[in-house]
This record gives sequence, C-alpha cells and structure tokens, in this order.
Amino acid sequence: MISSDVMRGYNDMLILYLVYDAPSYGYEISKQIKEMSEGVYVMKETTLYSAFSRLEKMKYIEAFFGDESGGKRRTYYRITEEGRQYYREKCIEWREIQQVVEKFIRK
Amino acid sequence: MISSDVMRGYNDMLILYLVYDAPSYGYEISKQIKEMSEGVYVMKETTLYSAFSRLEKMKYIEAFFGDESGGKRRTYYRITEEGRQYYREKCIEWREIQQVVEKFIRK
DNA sequence: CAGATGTACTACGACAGACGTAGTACGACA
DNA sequence: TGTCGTACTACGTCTGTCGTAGTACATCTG
Repeated sequence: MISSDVMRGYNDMLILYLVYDAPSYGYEISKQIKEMSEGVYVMKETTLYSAFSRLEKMKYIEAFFGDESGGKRRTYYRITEEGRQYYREKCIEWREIQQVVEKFIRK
Repeated sequence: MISSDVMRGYNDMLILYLVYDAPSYGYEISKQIKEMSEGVYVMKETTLYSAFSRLEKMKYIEAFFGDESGGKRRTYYRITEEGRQYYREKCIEWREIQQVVEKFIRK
C-alpha cells in the first residue's frame, strides 16, 4: 500500500489518463485505479471527488450527466484539449522526477 | 523545474540520503539538492527547516551544534538507525510508485 | 419482505506540508 | 559602508487529503 503523500502529485494525472480516450465517472475511475495498481494504491472517495471539482475549475475536464435508466444519476467527465495538454506535461515532469529521485537512491 | 507538489513525498528521503553517511546542515543540504538535480529541483528554505524539525520529532535525525570559530553557529543533523530504516523503506516504496505511475503513462 | 451490500455521490471540518514574507545575525569583500 | 553570502527562525496562508457522516436508489440474500 502506497502512502497518499507520495501519490498526491499524481492523482490528477491518473484521473486524466482514465478519461483521456472516453468519458468516465467517479466510481468507475476509482475501481480502475485500484485494479491497475493491483490494489497497491486506492484513491479515497473524497480525494477523487475533490480532484474532479478542481480539474473542472481548471477547465481540464467537463461534467455532463449520463442518461441512466435506473439507479442514481452519474456525473460523467470528459477531458478537454487543455486537459490533454496538461496530462502530457505531467508525463514529461514524471520523467524528470524519475531522473532526480533516482540520484537519491543508495545503491 | 519540478513542482513541489510532486516532490512533497520525497523531501524527507532526499534529506536522509544527504545525511546518511555523514552529518550535514541546512544550507549545505539545500545546495546539494540543487546541484544533484542539476537545478531542476530547489527545496525552499522554509520547507527544508520544517522538514528538519519533523524528522527530529520522528527521531530519524538528531541535532547538534558544530564548533564554528567564526560566523553564525550551524545546526548539524545526524541520522539515527530509525532514520536509516525509514530511508530504506522509502526507497522500496519508490519502486512501487514507479511501477504504478508507469501504468498511467500513455505510450 | 427486510436488511445487507453495492453504486454514486455531497458536505463539513481537521490536519499536514509547502510557501511567501519578513526579520535576525554574522563575515567577507569591494 | 553597503551589499552579498551564510545560517537560520517566526508567522500566517493555502492546497490537497482524509475522516466522518449522510443521502439515495438498486440488487442480492435469507
């Protein structure tokens, strides 16, 4: 289990990755993060939903409602062009971080 | 320049690395971080000194005074056995993070 | 048919860590 | 004498995460 303190900087990137090709919604995204990390990282619900509103405010994602026939209505999120751009920058930053942190690992 | 949000989780590790073999002090450590990262990451003074007091409270480092003949007296920090242990755990966690984040990078 | 479980959120307040700003204090150098 | 470099300390703000709690509906289970 990875501590949230170290994942803090990547939460936005993880979410943007999962909506990059097709819109998605909270519960689905949280399940995918858990699955993709093989249970090593689980994003808390409150963290996820507050990330959504932050990303929406930054115009990196847009909310819309799905037309579920039954069940509680879902809020879907779709990535914007700025969001894609931001995601790509984060990927580049990730490479830099790897380079830097690696220097502080004792061999 | 790397954003501090993503480095937040590694600041403690960086400091512990730099006092692992021999004690050091604030200004020296901040210079080394800048040099080792080739200027990509610069830890702010306030961030560094607040990390010191946190690490000291956790018993991962111990403070002592150097016997400088002139100039302002320095506070040196020496790593403890718990500090070394914590550092090693952080290195293992770093590997896990790499594995996880890598899955969220579009190829 | 009632209650547990899963889905899909929202609200609120607490807390930790990073940061901006400012100030202190001393030495060296021009 | 004044600026730059060294070596901190204090204080208040902000952002992001988290704990707790509550709402609401559907489906599954005994």
